[in-house]
Amino acid sequence: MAKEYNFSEIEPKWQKQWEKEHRFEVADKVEGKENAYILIEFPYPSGKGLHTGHVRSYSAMDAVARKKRMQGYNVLFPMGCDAFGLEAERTAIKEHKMPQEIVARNIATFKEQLKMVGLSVDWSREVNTSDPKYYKWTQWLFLQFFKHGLAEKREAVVNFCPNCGVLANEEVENGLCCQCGSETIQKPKKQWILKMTEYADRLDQDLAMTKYMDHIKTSQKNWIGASSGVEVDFTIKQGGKFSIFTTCIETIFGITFMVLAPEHALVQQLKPYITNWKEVEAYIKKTQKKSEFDRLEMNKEKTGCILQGITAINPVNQKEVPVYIGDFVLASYGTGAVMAVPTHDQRDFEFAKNLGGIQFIQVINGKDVSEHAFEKQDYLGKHCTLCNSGIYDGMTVEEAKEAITDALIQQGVARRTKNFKMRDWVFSRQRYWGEPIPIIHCPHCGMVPVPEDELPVTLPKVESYDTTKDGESPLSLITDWVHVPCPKCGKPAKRETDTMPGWAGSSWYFMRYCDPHNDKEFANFEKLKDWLPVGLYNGGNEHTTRHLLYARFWNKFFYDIGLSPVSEPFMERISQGMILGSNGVKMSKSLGNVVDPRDVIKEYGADALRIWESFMGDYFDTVNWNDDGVKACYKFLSRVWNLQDILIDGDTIRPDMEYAFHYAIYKVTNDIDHIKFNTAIAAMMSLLNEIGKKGSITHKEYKILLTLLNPFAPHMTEEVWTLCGFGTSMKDAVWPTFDEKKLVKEEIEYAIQINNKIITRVNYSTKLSTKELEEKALAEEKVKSLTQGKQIVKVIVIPKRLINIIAK
RNA sequence: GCUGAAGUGGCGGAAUCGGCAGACGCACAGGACUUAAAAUCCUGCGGGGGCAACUUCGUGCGGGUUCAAGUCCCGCCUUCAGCACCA
Repeated sequence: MAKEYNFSEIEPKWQKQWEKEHRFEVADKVEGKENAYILIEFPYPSGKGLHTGHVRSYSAMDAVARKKRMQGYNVLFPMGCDAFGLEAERTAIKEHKMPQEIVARNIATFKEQLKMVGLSVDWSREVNTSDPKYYKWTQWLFLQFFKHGLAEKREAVVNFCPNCGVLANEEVENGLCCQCGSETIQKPKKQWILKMTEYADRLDQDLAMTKYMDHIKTSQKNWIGASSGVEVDFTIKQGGKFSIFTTCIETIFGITFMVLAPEHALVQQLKPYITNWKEVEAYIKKTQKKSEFDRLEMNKEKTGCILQGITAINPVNQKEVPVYIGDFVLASYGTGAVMAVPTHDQRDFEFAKNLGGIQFIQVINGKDVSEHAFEKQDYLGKHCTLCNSGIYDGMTVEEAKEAITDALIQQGVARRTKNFKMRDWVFSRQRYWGEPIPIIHCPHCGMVPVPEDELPVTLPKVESYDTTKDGESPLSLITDWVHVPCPKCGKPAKRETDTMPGWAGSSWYFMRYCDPHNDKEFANFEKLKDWLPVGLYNGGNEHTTRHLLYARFWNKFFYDIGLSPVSEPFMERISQGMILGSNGVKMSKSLGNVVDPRDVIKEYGADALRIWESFMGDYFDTVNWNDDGVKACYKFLSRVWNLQDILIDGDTIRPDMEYAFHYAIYKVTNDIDHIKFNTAIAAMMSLLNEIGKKGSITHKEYKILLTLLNPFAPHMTEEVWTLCGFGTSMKDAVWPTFDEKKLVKEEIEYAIQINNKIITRVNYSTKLSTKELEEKALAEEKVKSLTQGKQIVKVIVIPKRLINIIAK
């Protein structure tokens, strides 16, 4: 009898062994091997530590990495920590500690947990975004944006609390500050902006080069939100001009009013001409209290305020129309103004009905517009024609679109443009725990970048780093840090005190992994060429829009200035489903439903946990945690372990086991490639059942099973491997291949149906043709008796599955 | 509201192209072993009806296409995620 399967002894032993022999440390180039870069989003080291949800994706990608290595690839599978951000700062404030301490503590916990799982991570490449050696390069990269004119300071809107200053969206609940309960307002403030919109078109187009999962591509496309249309200039009769963007220029004769964002600069300029200023001012004040989310909510009541005394002139027919302000128009989005056609846009329709006194002019035939607008999704492509549109009457919508655009361009008041929903990236935070933005403000020289040899600009150690009342960064209070000589002219100047958002460090970490210890460059170009693009990038669904877009944007810019060898950094992108608590809600400390992997590992072992998390459901689906299955997976592993007792000599697969083994190899290989870990495990369980029936296993067969299982249960398989004398470790184990010929069965069971009802099941040779199958089926006794006296109308033969006979 | 995803036995889930719904596992029930229990092994296991052979219903709901629908089309319902200062 083999000794008992004792995971608590085996697992730490192999983890130490791997570390000792640097098993998973990878060279940039290995003769005769192809490189493969498998990336999993690094964790944000919150105080909660890792939960079983992290283990799901880490062990899954670990399985992919381990299999690839056995298939002969040189695999980079790195890990690190995304350590800057609000949560660490808030925890630190609460506990009266420095964020540095909190982060160090959390990272220690994370690493302990990760190591217990037995991941094949190359720890020599670990990165930490809050390490000055790392953020030196985040700052350097920011300066590249600055030097190329892609970073600038510009007015943006922030959440502002009179007591606590600038707040994150997360810190505002129902318009109230979550710390002191005061009412917050939306306040304009100068912020650093990265001009991501300049890359919008390419970020959209180049998705075609990637192999992201369809829904991820769609999310990216929708987030970027490209739409082609026309930008048209409107003149205000009382003086001034503004532009609007529209995708429905064909409705321009239907304009009966215009709407400006309440913050639109023009509103203040027109003040002398506005006769109801008090009302207008009150509306602007009210808007300031609303968050962007509330303002854009579609089913809310549409509100607005007319600018009395102001009219805009429609360039197409010189008609004067009233001008309103409305909170659903955002100054920061598009041109900050819209044309309104209540007959052909439902939002305009509701606005007009709600405010009253607005004219409705239908300009496209085809549907009554007294109850509901006749919108583009209903009239486009349906040969609808124009009316009430002067010389364009009778043209189809599609013809009119072009004709009106051309005419307006001719007049010099319009341009064909592409508009994007995507906005520029507000890149500064008035917080302590982030990378200081490496800029010095000099009264003589303006904004001067910190010279490269002075990077990193490190965070000063301070007493207090809480938000400030005036809304400035806590760093602004540290006068001896703020005051520096200007690097250009040497006269007194001041440091920028804003820091970068948490997203900054994670926008390029995948590049740093390629060359993590370089103190001369952010990463060596040749090394980036060795590894990029990332072959497979896995992360949470919550990052499919923003983080993914930010990282693609950074890389694309770096590509343009010769820092990155690829224009798209990630070839394939997948997102795992979440693991919820056993009660079906997100794991959170406050709900007490967080499952610490350490507890499960202590009871059943890391291998059993890894198997269970792979087996518990489709990798992309959300599942509720339950530990019933861990025990079953432990049992499965024990059964594989106990095969040692029925091990027999033989370096071949026995003929009657060939189908079972080749099918398992095919299934597991294919399923791992297609991220179907649950069915891969099921296939191995089935194979084990077959072996159980057989009652013995040869050396060769056992080696195959252990190799297939190794990506999921690396500790146990390696232990058995050495116990059986197959080698001193699985370091040189090679992934098995299957033989297509062995997957073909001699005979296959066919279901025979008459009029869709199964009559009988018969085994037929797989060599038979469709015609022969049809003949055989019709010759079956049961078929003959049941079709007697009936006419056979049709016979449908589905190879390897069924034969359906239609008889009347 | 907008965008993306999901809904299949008591439970987790499986089902390349539309082709025998429920693989694999959990739980449960019965049996073997045992003084007994645990462990292990074997058998059964969607609902209704029937002693049985068998029959009928069944993949969130309502329609449709098809010889054939969990899968395709149209219309709903429910749940989850994201919505730009949480990362």
